[in-house]
Amino acid sequence: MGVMERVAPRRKKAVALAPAPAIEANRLLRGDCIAEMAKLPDGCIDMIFADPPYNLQLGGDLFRPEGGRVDAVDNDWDKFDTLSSYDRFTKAWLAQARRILKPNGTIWVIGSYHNIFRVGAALQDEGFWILNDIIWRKANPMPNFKGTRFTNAHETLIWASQGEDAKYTFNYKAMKTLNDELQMRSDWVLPICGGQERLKRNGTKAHPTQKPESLLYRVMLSCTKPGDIVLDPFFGTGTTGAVAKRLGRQWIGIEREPDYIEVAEERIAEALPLDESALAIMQTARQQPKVAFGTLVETGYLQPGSVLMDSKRRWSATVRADGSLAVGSDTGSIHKLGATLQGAPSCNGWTFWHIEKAGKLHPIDTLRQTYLLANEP
Amino acid sequence: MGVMERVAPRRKKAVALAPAPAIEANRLLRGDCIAEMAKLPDGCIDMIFADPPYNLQLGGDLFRPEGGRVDAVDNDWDKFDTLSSYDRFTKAWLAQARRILKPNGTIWVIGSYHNIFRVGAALQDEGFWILNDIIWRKANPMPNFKGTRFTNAHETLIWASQGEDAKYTFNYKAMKTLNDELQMRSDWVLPICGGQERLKRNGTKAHPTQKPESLLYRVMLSCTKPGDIVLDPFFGTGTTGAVAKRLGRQWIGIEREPDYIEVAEERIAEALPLDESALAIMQTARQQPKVAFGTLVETGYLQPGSVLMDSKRRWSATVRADGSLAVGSDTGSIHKLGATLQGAPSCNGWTFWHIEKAGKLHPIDTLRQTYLLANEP
DNA sequence: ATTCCGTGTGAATCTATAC
DNA sequence: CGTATAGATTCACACGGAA
Repeated sequence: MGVMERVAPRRKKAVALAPAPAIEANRLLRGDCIAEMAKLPDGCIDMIFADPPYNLQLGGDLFRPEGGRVDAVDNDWDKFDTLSSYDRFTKAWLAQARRILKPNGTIWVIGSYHNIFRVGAALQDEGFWILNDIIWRKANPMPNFKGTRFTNAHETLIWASQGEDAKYTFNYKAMKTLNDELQMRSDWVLPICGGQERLKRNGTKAHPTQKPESLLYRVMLSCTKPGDIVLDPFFGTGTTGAVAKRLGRQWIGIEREPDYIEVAEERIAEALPLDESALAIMQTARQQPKVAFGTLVETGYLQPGSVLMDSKRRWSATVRADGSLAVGSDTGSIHKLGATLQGAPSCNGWTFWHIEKAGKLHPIDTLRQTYLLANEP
Repeated sequence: MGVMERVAPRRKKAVALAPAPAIEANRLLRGDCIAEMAKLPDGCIDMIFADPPYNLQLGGDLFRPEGGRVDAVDNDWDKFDTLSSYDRFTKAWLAQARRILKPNGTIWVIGSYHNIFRVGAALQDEGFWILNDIIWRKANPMPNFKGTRFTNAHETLIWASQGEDAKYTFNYKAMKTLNDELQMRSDWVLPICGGQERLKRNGTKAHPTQKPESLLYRVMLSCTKPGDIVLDPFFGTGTTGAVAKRLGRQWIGIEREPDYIEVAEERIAEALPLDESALAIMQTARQQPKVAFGTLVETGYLQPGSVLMDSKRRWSATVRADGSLAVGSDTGSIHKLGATLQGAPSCNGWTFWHIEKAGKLHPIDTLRQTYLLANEP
């Protein structure tokens, strides 16, 4: 359907970076989120986490099978006249968010089917570039008491950069480590916020939609660095601030309900930062000091003249003193030569080439790991 | 934020039903989906399943680490000039879909983050009432080869009625039975379409985005009755038709690509109404829940900074914020670090590492068991 | 017959840096 | 701006042939 002209493949462009203005962080701004964001300078925030009103449009009371009444969200701040008025509100706060976010910063927004499609479309309309949609699969959702629909067992988060060419932070290795050495997927199973973690005031929940700290923990660990400034324009009871403090990030919260503010300030004051050794995370390979193949030769982990082979022993290459390889008259880097021999456009030489030990072939990547363990802080 | 006037709780109104016009079903309409839908009378369809183009906006070629090229969707039918042109297309086919759908009929649309937010907003704008968003969690998604984002491991389906007061069909008990007597949730784990089920032409896949029959099976079983008419305006290779025939539903498909039409017609001709052996294939094995070590850290079952030891107290490791461990300058996952320290090729960190409680060492696997007991549905 | 291993592949917005 | 080069990167499952 709807055939259009072919779109030419896009190329990455570097984003020109002006120095980010210094702002005061680790504080709670009291007031309307749009007005308060408007007071902040351009490009001063590294990451925004936003949990806006969902515009739930619930009907009357809902009762459980055993008779209890469901304590639903019925706050004024979640009420909008029409879809259009919700859209105008969304567009207004997203425009401010985009302005104060650094060029290479990213934004997260969480929502449910009531609002997330409108938020996602608005993000794209504003020029944000969606990086992932993330499904928070609730381990323990509320059942559908009436048996009228599927149990609504998840919420959706959208993660977006300022544009297609932005150089956003993604702590790939940290996420992989967190997930037992498998790539972190777009679906996250986490329990809802309850028990000790759920904040109470006078015996009832302090906020109707408090998010679990585990969710913010994963979000923040994935796309920020220690010291980064995280802004939450719908601060509520301050989950974002508490996790930021714990993880050694700076935070700014915006909230206008005095009840929530009071709870948030107490909570963050009590939050304990992790110490440095606990905070250290697996650095991404890109941030790691790169180990050149030649370094392994220089430092004696591999002798010039050693013979490397691919896993099927189709090709044998000789290691030369400068860290290049030779196969017959072909020479080049471990990557380049592997690609050339296979006729492939690219090749990861670290896993392509092997060295023989006791009759068995081991990828040379294991040498690099050994080197890193011995030589990295 | 954005307080608006209170909205009065809405009450359910019965929808007045005119007799549905009789139409000819179990046939494939050749042509553009909007033009073909326009030829159908008002209110003649019980359920619509739509798998529209996703408007992927892919860049250049993508290569796998070992050198192979990813066979991506590059068909003309997925190309649109701008977001606006995609929106116009979406609005046009949704308007027709709404007209031909019975007042108590429902519509399903599937998509990814590239298009689903625009589709969802358009559905709401047209007056459809969203009943659920459903997450298809792929058991076996394609990895993110470059390590630049979270693995895109799901697609989203939206299920909607004609309006808030429509009396739609939901086979609650059938869904509960299908899910081992637990309410069916909004997240479905199903494998992608491959193996014998994946249709081929001349040795290559007949359609780049063939959906698994298990997905259509669950959709159709949940919200249609035997004999209902199901329409698929983006028929492709006819998964919807094949499953409808199997489940004793009537179907109408719209497709304009002759190659897809040919494959679909063959396939549906061969499809057999459901028998027990076919049912067995449809049943998806429930997956063993996996818990990553990092989840225990995120959820507070284990604090960053805690000390773990092997059973003989030869090594002590510190837990870090991302779920990795540190012993002196060595760091890694519970498995990797256990292996490195012992000089072994592999190690089960769950049984290797222990935590001390009241002077006694307990394997961290017991923490995992505790977590599972508390958080599994 | 059963297990093991190698290979292929799936709706994917998939690099960074120097010159 | 564009081009060239160095360097980094994958999970689950199906299938077929070998052991």
